Amino acid sequence: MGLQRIAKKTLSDGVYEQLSGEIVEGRYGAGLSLPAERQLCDMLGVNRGAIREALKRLAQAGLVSISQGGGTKVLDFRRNAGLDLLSQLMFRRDGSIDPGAARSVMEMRGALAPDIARLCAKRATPADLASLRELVEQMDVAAAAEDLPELQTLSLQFWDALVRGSGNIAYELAFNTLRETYVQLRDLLVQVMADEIRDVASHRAIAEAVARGDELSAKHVAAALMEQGTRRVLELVAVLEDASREEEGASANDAPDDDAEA
Amino acid sequence: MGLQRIAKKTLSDGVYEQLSGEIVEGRYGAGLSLPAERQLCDMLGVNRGAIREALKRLAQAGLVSISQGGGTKVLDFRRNAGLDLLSQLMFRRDGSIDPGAARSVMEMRGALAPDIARLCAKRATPADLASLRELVEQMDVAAAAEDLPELQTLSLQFWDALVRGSGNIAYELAFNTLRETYVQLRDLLVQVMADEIRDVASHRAIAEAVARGDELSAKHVAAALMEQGTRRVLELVAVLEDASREEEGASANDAPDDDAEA
DNA sequence: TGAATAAATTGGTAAGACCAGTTGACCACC
DNA sequence: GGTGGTCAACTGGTCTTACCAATTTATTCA
Repeated sequence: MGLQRIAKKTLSDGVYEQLSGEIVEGRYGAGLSLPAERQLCDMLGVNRGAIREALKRLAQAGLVSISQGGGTKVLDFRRNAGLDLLSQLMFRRDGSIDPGAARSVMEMRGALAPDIARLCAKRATPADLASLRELVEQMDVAAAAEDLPELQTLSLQFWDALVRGSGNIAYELAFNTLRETYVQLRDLLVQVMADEIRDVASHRAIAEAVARGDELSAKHVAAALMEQGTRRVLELVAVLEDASREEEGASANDAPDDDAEA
Repeated sequence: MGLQRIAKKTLSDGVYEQLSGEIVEGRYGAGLSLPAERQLCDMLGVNRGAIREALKRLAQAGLVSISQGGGTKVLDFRRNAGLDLLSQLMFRRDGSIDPGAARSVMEMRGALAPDIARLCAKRATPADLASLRELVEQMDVAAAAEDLPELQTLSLQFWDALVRGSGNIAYELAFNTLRETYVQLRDLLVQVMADEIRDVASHRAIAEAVARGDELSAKHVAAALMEQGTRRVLELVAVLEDASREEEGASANDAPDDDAEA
C-alpha cells in the first residue's frame, strides 16, 4: 500500500480514547463515578484542560453524565450512546474485530439499503441519476480490468450517490457512520465482499430502476445485492465468534487480526 | 404537563449550541475557517477553555476539523456528521420543526422496525419475551382507560424491549438517537400517532410472533404497525411543508409552533 | 432523632504564559 | 523558472494558578 498519513493525536484525544475504552469494555460499570478531574490529572499526568475537553466529549457521546459538585457518573452506553459509538465498538483494544458489532452493521445496512434505493427512485434529481450512471460506467471499466479495490471505491460512491438522492437526512447521517466503520475494514472486506462489489449488473439495474422511478424494483434489487456481501460477512463473523469462544477457554491473549490476504 | 427539569447549561454548552446552529443553518459554509480561538473569546465574551471544550465537541460531531497552526475549518455536515446530529436538525432556531427531518425519522423507523422485530423473534431470550408480554398486559389496561400518554410510554418501552431483544448493537444505538428526537416531540405526537399506540392487538401479535420465533410474522406485523403512525405524521409534515413554503414568500418571522392540541 | 449548618469535595470559569505546527512572504541558489 | 531555505506572524496545544458555584458529607444543636 501507499504512504500513510501521519496521525498525531492531542492529549485530550488520548484521554478520551483511554476513558471511553475503559467504559465500553466495562471496567467502569454504569452508575459508578469517574475519578475527580484533578485526580485524573495526577493519574494521567496531563493538565486539567485536557481532562475537561475529553470529559465533555464523553458526555456528548452519551458515555458519562457530568454535574457540578456531584462528580462525573458513567452511563449505560447501550442505552444512552448514539450510533456514532459504533466505530469504537467495532474494534477491541487489541485491534481484533468484535463479531457482534460487525454482524450488527451488516444487518443494519441490509435493512436500510433497500429503502434508500426505493426513496432514491422516488426522489432522485436528473443530476443524481447522472452520477449513478457515470459510476456504473466506471465500474464496468474496473470490472473488465478486475480491479477489485477500484470496484470497492466505486461501489461505495454509488451508495453515496443513492443516499444523497434519497433525500433523507437521517439516512445520510447514518450512512456516514456506517461508511466510517466500513473504510476501517476496507482492505479486509475487499476480498470478502468481492461478489457484491463485482456485481455491476445489479448496480446498473438499481440505476435504471431509479431512472424509471420504479421504487419496488430498486428496492428489491438493492436487497438482493446486499444479500450477497452480507452472507459472506456473516460466514466470516461466525468463524470469528467460534474463534473468540475458544479463546475464552484458552490463553486469550494473542490478537487474531490480519485475515486480509485470502 | 408536570414540572419541567431546570436546564442549566454551562458556557461551553452555550458556545457549542451557537456555533453548531450557525453551521447547520449554513451561515458558516463548508470550507470556511472559523474565527481563531482567541478571537472567539473576545466575540463571545468567555475564556478560551470554554471555547476549546465547545470546539472539541464540534469536531467530534463532525461539524469542524481542527488542526494545529492551520485553524478550524467548517465541514459539510451532510457528509461528515453522524446520526446524533439528527436531534439538532429536527428543530430550527425559532423552535419550529423541520419537516424534512421529521419525515426522515419516520422513514427510518419504518425501515428499521420490521427488521428489529424480525431479529427479536430470532434471538429473544425468555426474559425478553416476559418483558414484552408484561408490557402488552399493561397496554391493555391503559387502553381500557383510554390513557393515551400512558399508552405512548408503554409503546415506547415495548420497542425498547424489542430492540434489546434483537441483539443488534447498531439498532440499539440508532434507536437511542431516534428515541431522543421522539421524546422531544412527545406531547405533539401523542395525538398524531394515537391510532398506532392504541393498537394493542398489533403489539400483542408481535410479542406472540416473537414467542413462536416467527420472524416473518413479526416483521410484517411491525411493518403494518409502523405504517399507521407514519401515514399520519407524513400528512402532518406535508401541511408543515406547505406552511413553510408560504412563509418564505411572506413575512417569515413568526414561529408556527404548538399544534399540540388537536 | 432530625433538621439546620459547616466543611470538604467536585465541577465551572478565568487569565496569562509558553510550546508547537502551519502558512505565506521573501530570498538565495541552481 | 523552479527549488529549497529562512523567517515572522498566526493558530491551535499545553500548562499553571486561582477563585467561583453546586453538591455531598460530616457536624452541630435543638
